[in-house]
Amino acid sequence: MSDRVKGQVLRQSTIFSSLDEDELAVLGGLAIESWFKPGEFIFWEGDEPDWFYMVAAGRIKVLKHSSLGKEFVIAFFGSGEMFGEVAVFENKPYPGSAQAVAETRVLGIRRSDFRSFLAHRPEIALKIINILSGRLRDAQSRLRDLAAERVEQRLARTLLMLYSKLGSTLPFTRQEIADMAGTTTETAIRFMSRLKEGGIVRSVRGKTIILDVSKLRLLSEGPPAA
Amino acid sequence: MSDRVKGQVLRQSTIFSSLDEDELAVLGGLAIESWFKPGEFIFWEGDEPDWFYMVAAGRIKVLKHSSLGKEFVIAFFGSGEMFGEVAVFENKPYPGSAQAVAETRVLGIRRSDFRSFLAHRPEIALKIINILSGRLRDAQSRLRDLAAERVEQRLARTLLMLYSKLGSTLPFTRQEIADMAGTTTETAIRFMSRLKEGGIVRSVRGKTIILDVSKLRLLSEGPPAA
DNA sequence: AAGCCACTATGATCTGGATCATAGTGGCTA
DNA sequence: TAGCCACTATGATCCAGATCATAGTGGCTT
Repeated sequence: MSDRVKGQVLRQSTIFSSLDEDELAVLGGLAIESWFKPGEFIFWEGDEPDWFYMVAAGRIKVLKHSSLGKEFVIAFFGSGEMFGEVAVFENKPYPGSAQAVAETRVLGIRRSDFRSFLAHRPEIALKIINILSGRLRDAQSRLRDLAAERVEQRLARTLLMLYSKLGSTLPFTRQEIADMAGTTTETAIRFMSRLKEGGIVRSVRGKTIILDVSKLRLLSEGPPAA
Repeated sequence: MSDRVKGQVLRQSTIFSSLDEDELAVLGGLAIESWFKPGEFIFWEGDEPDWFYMVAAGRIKVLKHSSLGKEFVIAFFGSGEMFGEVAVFENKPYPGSAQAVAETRVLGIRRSDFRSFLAHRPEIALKIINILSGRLRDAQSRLRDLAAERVEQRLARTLLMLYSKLGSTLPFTRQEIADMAGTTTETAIRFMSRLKEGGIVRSVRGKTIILDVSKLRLLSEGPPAA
């Protein structure tokens, strides 16, 4: 893959869309491409933060393990989204592991290269501040949800969040949805079954199609109109 | 309070420590000071993000309410720490409410002023990226904890986090600790009583003194060596 | 076309921690 | 100096959701 082509990939991201052709080519020149099969890890929690990553194609998840070994999914990222950035900016070990969930191509930029690139491109720094702010906002909402809302609402909100990001067809298994909502697979299945009965979603193996967003929104807000 | 004095206050913060006297005075000139008594709100969740804030003296907490009205504490902030920044950078309503927990003095800078100041001070932007990264990292750890660890460990970790930030004397009631750990006051009290029995903490009304950090660390990591 | 495995499904039981109740106590206000 | 209120304390009960168990099913591999 040429530097220019890598530049084009980078352009599709939120962060770098404002760069011109030449700058993109420079950045592309710093980027190294790699492929991962489903299940393979890009990095592990605790690794040294040598690389800043962006998904070029496919999908990855960032996860953390609990002391009992249970997996919790921080987030899924698709094309054009960066990950591993927290570690790079802080220069501390990655706080979570990144695992491909599909055939995935990622671009990696060395930490030092990326930081010096950033240093003389203030508008990129501002974009990054924006993205981090958004992620922090999300994380804080989820914190509140995990601490104070019941499973039903957490699941409903998880689906809504995915809906607003990906549209009505969600390529996730119940297990993955459960891991995002912080519950068990069984509970997620039971909940989804009820949604199906209520005509709120339709589903095929590994996929969920949202049919009625407004009903879902109701569920996410309060006790089910008891 | 003069602009220069306000500048001195700002200098004590992590973000602005690198600015020189004159720049600090400029920034000080943009800042407006206000006072809050314990319990008073600086802003409410949902308010327009007109101000960027920094604590000059005292302490505030940022909290969110659940759909049932329960309060969850996102974080406490003391002198030199910024808050409300997520809203300012994203230009979306504040995602949480900010409430003074002590007699508190804050400096506020108008959103537009702060953003234009930032635009031509890239090194400040990088500092902010650092702080946001740190907060995101914390939030993600807490997410994992809330989703997958039991209350005991969450409480132990909450105490450790406060310890690393504030030292061994923690000026919080059990209720406040419970709200941070995402549990109830009763559960926090029971847990703290056991810590007292074990000689791990000492406590007086509204305060907790940590005596044995390493035992606390053990508790935070696994089941209590059953 | 057999067999396997990941995914979906559903019932039965168990339990951590919330909830409810009641009370002691120290500091602050009137 | 009385009395109130926020905080600490502890016992009793309850329940949402985890855990355990068992099974059906569709797609992919060999």
